[in-house]
Amino acid sequence: MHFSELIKTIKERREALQVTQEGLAELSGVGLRTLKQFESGKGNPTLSTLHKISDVLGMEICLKIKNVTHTK
Amino acid sequence: MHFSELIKTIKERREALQVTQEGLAELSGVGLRTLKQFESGKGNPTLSTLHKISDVLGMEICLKIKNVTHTK
DNA sequence: TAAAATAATGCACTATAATGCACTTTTCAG
DNA sequence: CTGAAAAGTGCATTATAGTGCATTATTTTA
Repeated sequence: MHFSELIKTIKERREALQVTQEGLAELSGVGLRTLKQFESGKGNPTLSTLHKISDVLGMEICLKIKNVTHTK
Repeated sequence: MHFSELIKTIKERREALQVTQEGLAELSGVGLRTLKQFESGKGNPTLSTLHKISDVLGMEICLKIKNVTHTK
């Protein structure tokens, strides 16, 4: 999952849950500025920050083996 | 996936591939000190750092919706 | 389309991740 | 055991993430 996809996923999930950036910031304990930077594609969040955000959105970070075969 | 699980996954994958921390550090472009800190459970890596590491190990970071039901 | 709500951005400061180096500890083959 | 390789840690420095505040731009809605 590319960085931009991660962002997109988070953003879409937030919107699907009808939460504003401000709301998510408060719920997750992440600074609003930080969240904005993240969602606007700037910045390079720490795992902790990403975790706080995903957590509130009911999501979790995982690692999976990349699919090397061209099964598309 | 908890933080410790992420670490465990990375570490096991690295060992499965028979790469040393030093080797992985070089291949990924992440400082050895950083990698050591990460694997020893200290530190809070940036997404960029985690990405570089997972990438070399043939893994990718992803976000998935948490399973809320108690299906254990 | 004006007002209100939401999102983006510049500035400045603090906290901490990333890093190298030297040294200690642990692991493991012989 | 013993020595060498691999892993972990303390210290110091640099780079940058996290943050708040004020301001501007966008989007939404009445």
